[in-house]
Amino acid sequence: MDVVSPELNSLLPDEIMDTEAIEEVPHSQSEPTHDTSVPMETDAPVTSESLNTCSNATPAERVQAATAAAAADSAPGSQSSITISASSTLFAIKPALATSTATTKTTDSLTGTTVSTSGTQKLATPFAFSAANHQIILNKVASAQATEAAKAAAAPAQVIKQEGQKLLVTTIGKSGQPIVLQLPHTSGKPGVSQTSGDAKSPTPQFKVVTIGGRELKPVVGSAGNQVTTLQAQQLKTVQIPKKTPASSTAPIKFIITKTVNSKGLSPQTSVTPVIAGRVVTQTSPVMSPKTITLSEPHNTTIQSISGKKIAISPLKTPSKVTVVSVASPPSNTSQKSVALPVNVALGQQILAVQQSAPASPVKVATSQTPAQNIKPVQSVAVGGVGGSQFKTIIPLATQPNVQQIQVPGSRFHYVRLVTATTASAAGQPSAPNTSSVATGKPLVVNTGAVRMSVPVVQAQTMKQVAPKPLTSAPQVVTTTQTQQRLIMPATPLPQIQPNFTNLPPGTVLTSAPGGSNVGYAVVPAQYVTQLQQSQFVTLASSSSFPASSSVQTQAKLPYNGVSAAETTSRPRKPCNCTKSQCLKLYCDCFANGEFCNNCNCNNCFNNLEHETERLKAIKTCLDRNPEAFKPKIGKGKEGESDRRHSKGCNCKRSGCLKNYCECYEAKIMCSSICKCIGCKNFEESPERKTLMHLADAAEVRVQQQTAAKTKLSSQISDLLMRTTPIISSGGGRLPYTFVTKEVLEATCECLLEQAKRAEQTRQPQAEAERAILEEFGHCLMSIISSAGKAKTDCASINC
DNA sequence: GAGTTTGAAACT
DNA sequence: CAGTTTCAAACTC
Repeated sequence: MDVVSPELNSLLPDEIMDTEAIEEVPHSQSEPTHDTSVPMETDAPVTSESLNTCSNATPAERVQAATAAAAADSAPGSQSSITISASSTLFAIKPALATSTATTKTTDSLTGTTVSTSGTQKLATPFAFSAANHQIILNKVASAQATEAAKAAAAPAQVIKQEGQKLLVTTIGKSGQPIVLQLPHTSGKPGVSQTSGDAKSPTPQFKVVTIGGRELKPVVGSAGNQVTTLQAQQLKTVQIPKKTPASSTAPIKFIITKTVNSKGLSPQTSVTPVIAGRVVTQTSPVMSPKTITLSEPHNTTIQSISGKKIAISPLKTPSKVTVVSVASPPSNTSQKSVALPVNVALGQQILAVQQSAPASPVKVATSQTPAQNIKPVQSVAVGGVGGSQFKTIIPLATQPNVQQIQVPGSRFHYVRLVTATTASAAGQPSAPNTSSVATGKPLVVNTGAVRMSVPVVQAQTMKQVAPKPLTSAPQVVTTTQTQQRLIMPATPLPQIQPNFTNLPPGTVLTSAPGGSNVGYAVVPAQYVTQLQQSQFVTLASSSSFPASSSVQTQAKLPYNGVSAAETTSRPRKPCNCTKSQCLKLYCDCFANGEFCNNCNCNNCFNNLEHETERLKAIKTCLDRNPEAFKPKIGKGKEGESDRRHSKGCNCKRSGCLKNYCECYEAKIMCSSICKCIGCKNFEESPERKTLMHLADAAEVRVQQQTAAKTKLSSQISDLLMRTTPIISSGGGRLPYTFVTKEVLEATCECLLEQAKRAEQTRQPQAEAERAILEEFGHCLMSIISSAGKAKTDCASINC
């Protein structure tokens, strides 16, 4: 799903990649039938991906998935053992030139690239790479012949030994360098770039390395000795176009090409294939669940809607994962690609990559076996670095009335609302919510939506994805076009033609009320979330959708018993702008590419009603600073902290130890690019340590207090629940109503009397306390006895 | 809650 | 690019 052009990809800070999910979706109006098939950029439902996938898979696949799940259960550790076997048709590699049609036939000799996860399994067979037939055979177990054939076809048989190997994935950058997926030997093979992460993590790791526009920077993936597949709760499809190794001396490589989208919003894309690439990096210094999702661009064909993303989540593994997805080289290159669907689950998450390169001369498209039946998968790239923020991820891939639009060259994703009549839920009975992201957090599956919470990197662009009602939900079936247009009161872009390449993060294009596909209103993705939430509420309540005014207020509406605020992924603070009209970067909402919502601002123009002004402001900001809407916290240089301020701070008086400092606020230390004076925000700073300790202690206290309050509240509520009705029901509980004021007073008097008595007799304090407690016990017994007697009497008279 | 401080953004 | 002003958040009382 996430697609970013390599150019843009190279410009974006790595941190951005961690949190953004961008999807490239054809914008062509000539494809109305694709409305339902265009996957949303949003995250897939959390429910284990394997479940969703298996629901549509053949029994054999189900069994396999179940087996894998069982294996995963047996090895719940963070060690990610990956076993690649070709015993099933789940992964089918097919010779290229295959279109994105899902009905691609799977060649027997090629099939079987199945990745199954098992914590205890090991690769039994080597990985075979055949350039001749464009096949990649991973650990062929069942079809040994295919492996042999592949070896025979490819002069130097690409055999990857499993144990102790690291999986490296390199990508093609602007320079056209190939993307290479390597499984180097532990000893290190030529061409394999080893990073510091290797030294830190002695165990073999899954790595994805970027080559090209950016410096080669391999990143450590899951810290498992073995590659495990299906270990997790998710299952995804990976389509990896294969390319012959650029160098014979190079180690075993997988060359991954990206899908070339021949259609796009901008005219130039129709001429020049859109090279979409995206880098998703994530570091997980803490043992928190993290998810990285990498989406791929997709064609306009049906197959393009299939899950095209990579979700890597080294849950609870102190590992570093970087997923790099790079566009395919220009069409004039002779690169051969192989589409390889691979289901890989790391930890509790699944890696799903689906790629295709139609423009490549020699291409192998992923064969979507009917049994596989991978449904559209939506992904959200999230990164987490100890952040406590959570993100609600709702699958929108099958959202019947929302299309995602990929604007070439833009790192933002857009959503085009389409009429529900063209894509009703009924028309997609088999459109499950395929999860692309797994999380250690429990899933909350409501009747109509799937929610998932994922820790997200702090201060990064976070996309808010509206909960997508399950297609099976009855209330979703009926959505009228009229409602849609009411939802989106945006006016067609007037004087300003939005620069799609410079829209703020999360900006979404929504269809104008004109009904046709002409004209879009630029709406933050979060706004779409609000809209969808509103829609959901409306549908659930079986009431007609309110007027456009609801757009501003519907976020407050609860649905499914959960307030919209709770469902909002990003706990953004409301702004208080008074003079900027929320159209300058002073405004955090505007700076984050979001509409003001529930803010305290005055004369706010950061809303749909002032879309024109907003666009002007966006353009102005971008003219001033093309990176104005990019996250400020990016990835540091090699060897430095993974996160650092892109510009550095300029603090003079705060010592960089107050939230005035953007570095400190982002919980990162100042770096060499900071121009601060008297900085105390560095590693060894005692002041910083003290503050951190205090902050930690305060946080613990807050958590404890919150827990205590929650417990108390729960107890009170439980007590209230046990009251009067119990009497009539003849339950075993005693009515608290017997603890009246008089009873309390009497009890207190008894206790006081006991205290006085102890004092008069000059008893030791301990003895006095004991006596008082005993008296209290007597009082309680009396109360209970009286209450029980009263209840019996009440029951006897049937009161 | 009002006033002050602070530093980024905006402006010159 | 540097200096100044504006602005809103952070902070203090």
